[in-house]
Amino acid sequence: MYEHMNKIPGMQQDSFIIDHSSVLPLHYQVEDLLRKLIEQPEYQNGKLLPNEVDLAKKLGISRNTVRQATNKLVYERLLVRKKGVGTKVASNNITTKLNKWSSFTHEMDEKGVKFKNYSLKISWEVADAELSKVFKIDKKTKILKLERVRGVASEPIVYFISYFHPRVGLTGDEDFSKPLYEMLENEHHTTAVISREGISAILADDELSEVLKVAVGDPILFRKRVVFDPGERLIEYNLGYYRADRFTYTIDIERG
Amino acid sequence: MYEHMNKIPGMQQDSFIIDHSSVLPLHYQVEDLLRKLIEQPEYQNGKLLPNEVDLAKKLGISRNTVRQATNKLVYERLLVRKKGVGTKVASNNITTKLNKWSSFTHEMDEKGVKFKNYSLKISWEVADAELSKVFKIDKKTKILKLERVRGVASEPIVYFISYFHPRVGLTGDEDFSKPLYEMLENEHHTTAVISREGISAILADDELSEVLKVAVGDPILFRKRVVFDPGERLIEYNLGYYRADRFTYTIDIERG
DNA sequence: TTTGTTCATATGTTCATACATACCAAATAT
DNA sequence: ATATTTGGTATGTATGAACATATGAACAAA
Repeated sequence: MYEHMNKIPGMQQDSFIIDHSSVLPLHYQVEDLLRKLIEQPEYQNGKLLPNEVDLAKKLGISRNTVRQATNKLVYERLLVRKKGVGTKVASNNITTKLNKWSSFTHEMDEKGVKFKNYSLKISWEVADAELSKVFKIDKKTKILKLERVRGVASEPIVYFISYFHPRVGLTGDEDFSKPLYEMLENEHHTTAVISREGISAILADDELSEVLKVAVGDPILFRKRVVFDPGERLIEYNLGYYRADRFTYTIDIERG
Repeated sequence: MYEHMNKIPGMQQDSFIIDHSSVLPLHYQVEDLLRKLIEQPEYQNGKLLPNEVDLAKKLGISRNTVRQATNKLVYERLLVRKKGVGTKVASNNITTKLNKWSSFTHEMDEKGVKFKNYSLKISWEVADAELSKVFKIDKKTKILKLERVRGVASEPIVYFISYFHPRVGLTGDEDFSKPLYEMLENEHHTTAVISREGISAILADDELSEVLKVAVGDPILFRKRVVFDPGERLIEYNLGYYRADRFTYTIDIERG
């Protein structure tokens, strides 16, 4: 019998890709695979993904599992499905084009691209009223405080203050120049899952003007952030002061 | 044979709830039902939802369909699942408690709670370079411009400028004092789905200080927003100027 | 008292299957 | 030439069944 078996463009081998014996759920493996796949320029340019039935056959799994994976990406707005047509990468060119009005975006912040640490200070601070309330711990407890100034080559852009919950078990001797959340994941079994943020605008005071090299009274984007683990336990409390002339915060929101 | 058939607390009748003949997908009906169900104080207080198998049996549908519905709510962080235990309402108390550091939140903005319109101005503006680029239309095209000042009883808080894509078909005679997106939905078949935002901090200039009743040089939270329909077509281009002393922007973010 | 073990229960994953519905384009009728 | 029908293809919805795995509680052993 002649099986057609189209090659899926941009995909490595015929199979070997999905590991049925892995502990990782199949849908998760597919999701991963798709993420890599759709990075390819052809898909970025609007080419339809291989259809679900073919893909399932190709990977040796059921269509439901393929759907489970694509569903996630659709929910994340990475993919767009169209009934009777197919699935393709969402046109996110809008984002990049519209973001021209700012030179710095949230993504860069998250991935730490191009950013370097200007200064790093680690200290232990005794919890005051605010910290004890945020972390729900006694007022006298010592909390690890991490201060960072980060920016691009020529200038500082953001001033971070991080407080870490004692539960995480940081000693202060860790290498904080490495990506923070990776470090927490690998060395402290702490996974950062959600972060809740509040953003406001303030004016630079003496300290901020000194740290960020701006004039007193310059506008500063102020962000408070609380990071949780999957069990919704607080991991980190983070204050961020961004130079408003160099930084814009970009967000996608869904409307019910 | 004795069937146990537990009553599901807080639920109306035994059935009649799920309408198999409805055009609405079952999973959607279940989702709706769950949304209403978990509003009940008992579930808000941490009571476990009825388990999936029971619920499926109770509603006369398959477990998969129940899961499809709950999945959505889990993704929205309304529900938390725990293997071997059950599903319950996510403890969102964290949000509300932590938000005390600001008096105004994003939610209030979205729902328009307590806000009233101070002034309203409708005009037609000829697209300049920026607008023609954003809307991808000719430079000479006329675009409906809506200016609003909104706030609470005693003071203005935010100054909005909205531009609407000609495709939407607004005439300028609409009642813009009604909730905007409802109006678009009902009267212009235009559903607002996602909005992409950029947030920055600026200083109040003469115009803003006049409109928002603040001093020149006061910090202003500046937001650009583009609103799309489900087909990712641009509906609205919106500029928002928020008094930073009265407004904080609150966001939940997921970390991959 | 503490530490294993077992067991019931609930969610987590996956499959095979079926039918519904939207879209597009080619064939056909007007 | 221009509607209209129709078939092919794709996603959308829904079922039922099975097995995997995490949790917590009851129970038993150290």
